[in-house]
Order: sequence, then structure tokens, then C-alpha cells
Amino acid sequence: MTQETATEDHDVFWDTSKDKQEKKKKPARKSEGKAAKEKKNEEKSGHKNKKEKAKKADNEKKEETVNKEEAKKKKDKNKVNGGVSVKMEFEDEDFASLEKPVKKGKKRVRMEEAEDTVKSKKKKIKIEDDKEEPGKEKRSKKLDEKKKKIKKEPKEEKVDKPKKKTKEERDAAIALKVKKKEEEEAARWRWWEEEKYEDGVKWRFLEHKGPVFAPPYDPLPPHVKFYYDGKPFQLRLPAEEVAGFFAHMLDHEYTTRDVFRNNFFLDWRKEMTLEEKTVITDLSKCDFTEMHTYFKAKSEERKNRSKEEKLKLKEENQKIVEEFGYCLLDHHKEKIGNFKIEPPGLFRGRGDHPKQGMLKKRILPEDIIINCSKESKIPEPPAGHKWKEVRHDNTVTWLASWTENVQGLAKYIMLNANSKLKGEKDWEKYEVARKLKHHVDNIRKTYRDNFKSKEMKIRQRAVALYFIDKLALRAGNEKEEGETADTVGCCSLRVEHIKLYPELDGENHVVEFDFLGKDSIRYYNKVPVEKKVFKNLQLFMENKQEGDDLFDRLNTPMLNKHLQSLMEGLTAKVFRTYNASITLQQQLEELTDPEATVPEKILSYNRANRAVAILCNHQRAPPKTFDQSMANLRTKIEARKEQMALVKKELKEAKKQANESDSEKLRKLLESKKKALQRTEEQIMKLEVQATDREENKQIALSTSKLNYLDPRISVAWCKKWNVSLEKIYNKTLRDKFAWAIDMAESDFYF
DNA sequence: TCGAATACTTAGAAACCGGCCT
DNA sequence: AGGCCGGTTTCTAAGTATTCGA
Repeated sequence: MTQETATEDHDVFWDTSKDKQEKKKKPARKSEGKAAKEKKNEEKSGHKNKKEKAKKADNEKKEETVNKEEAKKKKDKNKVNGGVSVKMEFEDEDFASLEKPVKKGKKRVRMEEAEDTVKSKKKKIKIEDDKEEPGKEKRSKKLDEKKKKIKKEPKEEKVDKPKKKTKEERDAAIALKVKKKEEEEAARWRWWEEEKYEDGVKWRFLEHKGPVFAPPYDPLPPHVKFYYDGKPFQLRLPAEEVAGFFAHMLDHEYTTRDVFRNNFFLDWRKEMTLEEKTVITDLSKCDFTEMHTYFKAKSEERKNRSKEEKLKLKEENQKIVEEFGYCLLDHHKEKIGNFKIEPPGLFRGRGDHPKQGMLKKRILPEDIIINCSKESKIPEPPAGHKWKEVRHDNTVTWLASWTENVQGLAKYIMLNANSKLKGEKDWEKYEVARKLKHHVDNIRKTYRDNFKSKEMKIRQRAVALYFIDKLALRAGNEKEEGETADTVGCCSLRVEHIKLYPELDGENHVVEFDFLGKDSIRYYNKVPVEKKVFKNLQLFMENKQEGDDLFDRLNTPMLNKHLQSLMEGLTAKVFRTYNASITLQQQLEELTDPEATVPEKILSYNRANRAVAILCNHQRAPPKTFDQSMANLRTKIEARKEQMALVKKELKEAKKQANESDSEKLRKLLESKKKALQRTEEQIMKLEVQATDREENKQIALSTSKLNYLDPRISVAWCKKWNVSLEKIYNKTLRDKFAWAIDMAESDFYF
């Protein structure tokens, strides 16, 4: 099968536990494999529906142009590299001609202009192929299908978990649900069936009400006091507010850290009056506990509000959401992702952040830039205020922006993930990743060749790319020292982040990675690498010491420029998307047992998802309640097992009786016992599967990859193929975000 | 010709909420 | 009826990639 060809290739490249000799042989077979793959794909399109076929044809057309471009590029490249490669043959091991290590930022290597950088955004990959079709009938037919589906689903649910309500109630609830779903579906903007805008234009009409500001400071009641050096001390409002931010966090580990405390204290003092400043000179003499207790009591109070109060509050909230939570974009109402301005507080940088604890100031309308259509109703600033600026830039997607004071970075108000603007981009992202599939063999060959380049920067680039591809490392942009936590990605790796073992645990050429990546999440991995990679790493580390860059002649713009020349639209992060999605597809194929029950299939899905999460190093802190909840589950299973034993006994008894005398009643009893046994067995199985799943998931976060890396069409197709309802895999948010994929992917979708 | 600025995606933690159990 | 638990949603920090402008 087509799939196998592809996944096999991938598997060998990936599975680091396998013998490397096998891997080395691989490239020779690759082009062959690819040709076969493509042919199979063609055959496959034979039994696709019209829409698909049209798409396919179009794709091929595009593929052709791309290939032409590729060919041209390759030719040009050969002009440059060709000479080098001849030289390379006898200079391969001649490291003497390679440049000496450089310190990045001081002696930056001049960026080599790519020969034929394919630019001009206008050429950017057009992704929709079927949208130009008129296909109005088709559309309405689709809608009908949708409706049918919608009507069916809740019934299934009913069977799944019967509720303890009266029949009428249940029916009413279901009817309501169906209605709501239908309405939602009818209101959905099926933008993926429309033509794309000219390049750079993000919208033609945009109207919104502006952001919602944080509520004003609510002062402490007089009886709640702050103490300095054991004595009550009355703070003025500005200092009191900031003290409150700290008091709120008192039982958080942050407040025990020196950096956090120092930064807080420094910024707090800036809010103090001269008198306050004179008295309050030592944070350790500050006692916030009374404030802390008060805040806690207040939040408790909030939780214990009466039903009516809660309802009222909810309604009020709803009103705000209704008014400010949506915008009008090209005739469609779209949900805004973050319409509330971030309230003031203490900066909670992740990891060892040098600025943690600093004061995040309150944002005022005077800080806000509004972006909307000229001809739209311009949002009104709150009474007595004005906006910093109102602009009308339809080449960007944000509705409002401001500059945050801690790091001086821009913040934006943008649309929700289910919006056209986000969805289209997401779709495009997966299309680029799918395109990489057709180029990846070539690219891998190229970087392998480059392992022996006589130019240091090309070798470094090749090895970095190898890591990005094989290990799904992030690109690793440069960051300003001292401004953020010390974290790295591929290009910013330093010599102390890797260790080289010519031999380790029976494997040759092992590299041990140990560094903090995004969000200061530790990446730790021991990987056997190709010999050439190993030798190069040794070379890169020569004459360097801790703190020096491993790839001293490489940075992300250089890497991306190179990638751009290999494939239009290709950047370092595409490899993560590509490898994540292709891994999911391959794992699903491997792990799904057609005979398995639905819960077992879901476990397989989660395992496939998990493989991706591990690849991408998506971790989470084990939930605080993990051990407890695990124990609870075990108890539940035990209880069920006991129940099963009981039912078994009863069944035996019933059988015996039925054998002795044959009556209608006894037969019925026997039947019901049999069913009961089956039910318990199923329940136990379900619970056990759940337990396994949870255990395996202790420190792994599946959500990030599901949300950002896995082409949703793979999951949708899998559900269709195996008759698993999509709700079991995707929650409401995900289904909303991926509406485009749910609509277009059939069970034969192939990434 | 860089470093800075800009715009957007990706990330884990925390808050929230609703269903279930006692 | 209330509290607990787990999934969902919200929040905002931290990345990537590209463009801008001194």
C-alpha cells in the first residue's frame, strides 16, 4: 500500500533504536520508493469523488511548476556547489581549510545571498484547489448531509450513557441540542469554499467595539492591614494595589525566589510615596498575610454565591461577551480570541527569568492602538479617555495592540482559532508540511552531502538541519542575553548542551542532549547519530569552551534562507509539523487493530498521539491529584471485578436452573444474566484501558500537538475509517477550530 | 547591514465549570 | 446539597519568521 511505502521510509529514518547500518543503505532506495509512491497516489485518485479529482489534477499542475522551479534551483546550485563537490572528494577530511570558530554577534558571518531566492509573496502557494468550482448544488447537498448527521449523533449518545432523567426531559434536551447545533452549523462561515484574497490582504471590512479593560482597583477595607516590622502600616492606594499582587501569590513558590522578590520590591517601591519609601526598606519585614487571608476569604465567598447571584453574574458576563467578544469581518460575525486587556499584576516569567516579579502595569486606552476599517463604526474609548491611535491596516489581522512594559513587547488582540483568518493560515501550514513530504528525501540527501562540505557554515547548517529533522528540535532564534530565561533551540545550542560518546550502551556515536528549551522545559535525549554527524560535532566543539555556540557560523535566518531555496515556503518549523503529522499517520496505521473495540481504538489513537508528543517533547507537570485519581480508578476496577464474580455466580446458578426445568421465565433470567455479565466485562475493559492511558500520560501533554501539529484531516479520516465518533477525539473547541478539516476530509485522506 | 520591531504561532499553568458521587 | 474530579477554557508567556529603519 501507498502508506506503507511512505511510513517505512520514515520509520527507518526515525527509529533510532534500529541498527544504523540499515539506515545508511536507505537513501539508495529512496528515490525509487518515491516514484512508486507517486504512482500509487495517482491510481488512488481514480476512485475519488469529483471534487477530490479536480483537486488532485490541480495539485499535479502545481506540483509540476514546483518541480520545474526545483529543477532550476538544483541546476543553479550545482553551478556553485558542483565545483566544491569535486574538491570535496579529496578535501573531505581536510579540516584545516575550515574557518576558526567565531563568536556570534561579534564577528558575524556574512549571509550568503541565495542564488535565486524565490520571493514575491504573490507566488505563495495557493492551497485551495476546489474553491474555484461553482458547485452550489454540491454545497447544499453537503449541508443536507450535515443535517442528517447532526440528527443522528445525539441518539448515539443516548445509547452510550443513558441519563437518569425522564424520557420527556431527555428528549427536550436532545431537541435543544440538535437545534443549537443546527443553528451553529447554519451560522458557520464556510470560508474554505470561497476564493482567497489577493496576497497580503487579510480583510476588506473590519468592525469591532474595542477591548475590555481590567476592572479598576478595588481598595482594601479598613480592617485589613498590611504590617511592616510588626506594626500596621497604612499604604496609599498605588502601593497598596501592588502589595496586593504579591499578597495574592503568597502561597506560590514564586514569592520565595530571590529574583522574584527583588524585582517585585524594586518595582513596588516605585509606586510608593516618599514616606512609604523611607519606612519600607526591607521586603522580609513586610507582612502580607492578613491581606492574603482576606483575598482567600473573598474568593471563597465568590465560590459560595447563591445560584441566583451566579446566574446573574453569568448573564452580565454574557452580555459583555456578546458586545465585545465578537467582531464583524467581511460580513461575518467572528469570535475574538482575547478581547480582555491583561490586568495589571506581577510578571510571571517561566523558568529562571531575570524579570520575574516585575510589575506589569495597568493598560489604559491611551496605550491602545485600534485597527479597523475606515468606513466602520470606530470603537468608542471608555468615557474620558482616548485611544493612542486608530489605524486602518488591512494587511494585519489584529484588532488592537499595545506595548507591554516589562519586556517592551507588543501584545495583540486577535481572532479566535475558529475564525477564517486563523483557520486559513492553519490549513496553509498543513499544506506546506504536506508539500515537504515530496521534497524531504531530496533535502535529506542534500544535507547528508553537506556533512562533507569544505565550508564550515554549510557543514554546521547540515548538522543543525539533521537535528531539526530527526529530533524535531525548534529552530533556536538568538535572544538577548539577560532579558529572558536562558533557553535554547537548535541553532542556539551551546557546547555544554551536548555530550559526545563514541560508544555508549552498546551503540556507536551517541550524542547526549541536555538543555532547556521553550518555556524552560528540559530536553534530555541520548541519540545515536551518523558517523559523519558525530565527527562534525567533534570538530565544531574543538577549541571551544562552555558558553560558546555549537553552531558558531549559523543562525536561523541563514538556515531559513537555505530552506527557502530548497522548497518554497519551507522554514525550520515546518519539519516539526511534517514529522509530527507523518508520525501520527504512521502510528495510527500501525497501532489500530480493525477488530478492536472502540475504547481500544481510542487508546491506540492516544498512543499514536503520545508518540508525537514525545517526539515534540511536550511535557506537563504531573497533575497534583495524579496518584490519588489513579488509586481511585484502581478501586473502581476492583469493585467491578467483584461485581463480575458475583454476576458469574448468578449466571451459573441460572444456567443450572434452566437445565433442570425449562420455563419462559428462567430463560429470560438466563438471558438477562448473560447480558449483565457482558456489560460488566465491557465496563472493566473500558476502565482498564482508561487506566493504562492515564498512566502512560502522566507527564505528557497531548493537547499541544493535537492543537498545533497534527493535521486534523488525519484524525478525521481515522474516525471515519474506523467508525469512531469524532467527539471521542476532539472536544468542542477542537471541532470548532478544525471545522474546515471535518468538512473536507474523507476516510481516504492521506497526509 | 545589522539589530530592533512586528506579527503571528506555540506553550504550559491556572482558573473554571459541570457532572458525578456521597 | 455539596464537594470533588477531570476535562475545558482562559490566560499570557515564549517561541518563530520576516520586515523595517537607523
